[in-house]
Amino acid sequence: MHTCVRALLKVKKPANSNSRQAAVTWATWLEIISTMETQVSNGPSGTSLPNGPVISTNGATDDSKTNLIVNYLPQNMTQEEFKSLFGSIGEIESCKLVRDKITGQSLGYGFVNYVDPNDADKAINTLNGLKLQTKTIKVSYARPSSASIRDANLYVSGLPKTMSQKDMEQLFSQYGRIITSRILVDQVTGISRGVGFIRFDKRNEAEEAIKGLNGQKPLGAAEPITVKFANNPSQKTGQALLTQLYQTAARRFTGPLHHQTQRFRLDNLLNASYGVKRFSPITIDSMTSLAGVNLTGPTGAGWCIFVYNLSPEADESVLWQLFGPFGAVTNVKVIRDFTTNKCKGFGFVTMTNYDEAAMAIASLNGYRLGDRVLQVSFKTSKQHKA
DNA sequence: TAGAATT
Repeated sequence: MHTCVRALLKVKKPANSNSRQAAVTWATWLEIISTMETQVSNGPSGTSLPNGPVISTNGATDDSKTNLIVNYLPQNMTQEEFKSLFGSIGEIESCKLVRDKITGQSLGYGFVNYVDPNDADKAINTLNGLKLQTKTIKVSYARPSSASIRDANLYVSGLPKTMSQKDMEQLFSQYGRIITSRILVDQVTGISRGVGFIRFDKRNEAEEAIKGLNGQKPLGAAEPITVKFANNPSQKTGQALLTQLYQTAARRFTGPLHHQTQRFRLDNLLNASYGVKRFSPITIDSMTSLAGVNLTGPTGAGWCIFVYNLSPEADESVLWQLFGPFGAVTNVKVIRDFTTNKCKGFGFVTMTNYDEAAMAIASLNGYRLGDRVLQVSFKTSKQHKA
């Protein structure tokens, strides 16, 4: 774990000397890292709360001074590392690394709610601008959650290459409060790629900006710009989800795709569930170790698949979305505790066709769903040790 | 013509 934390914390002084971050000394960083490693090796800190949550006069919890949103987190940062980093500042009331509901992958942001507003302020001053691997994290107060601030992100294309981020903000600021803006640049030359993002505070502000600016030429520009709502990266299409699952599966089974034989195996993975039958029994057998296993299927309904290590929050929709892309699914079931109604950690999926079921198993067995590794196999006639 | 910003 220490190695993990060290790996994440390739701490560098932010390049931007205007950042408040620049005032923090190396001694402070080393203290933070030291604290983190102590906490990690000691496990989670205590849960006693000397101060209760701040309660406003109308009875609602007011966390506007304690609750932070953290953006631009490294993709591979875990909840544990996230908590360690922010726990090094002060006592945390709650924190959450936000993950994709289906794939379990980090969405690159999270929330930290401190017990003490002073610690929230300290976290902003200390950790905003911290470089973790290739990312520079942003730490700021979370706005109160509401529907009006969702889906307020715009994708802008056709921008003049000479237009700066500041220019773009100036153009859009007439429609509302801008939360973030970004112009994408060529990684080698650093020249604008003519596309960017603008996130407004409110969705209706974003709508007005589309009405006012889509198809318009900025002052002095030769071409009109396109302004539309950005795709939501957490709402992946079935195809994108599949690609991600296959990439994970292919990496597990073949490692980096350097060899022709491995490329061929990936082709098999990709083609099979789109109905292009270039099915290789050897590939499947090597991945699922079916030899000698006593299967229950096919029953009248199809092939029954056992899925183990689901989270207590798992529901049927997760199973549909995990297995659906591989072919015909006729039934899914999450096994729940009778009293709590939480998932007991496993479920079943029935698929009509053997090859599609085998492909789903080959791809999803060992698949990491959040911080859990799924075990997926054909259901056997023997009672599973669970 | 594509970022991981509302639990």
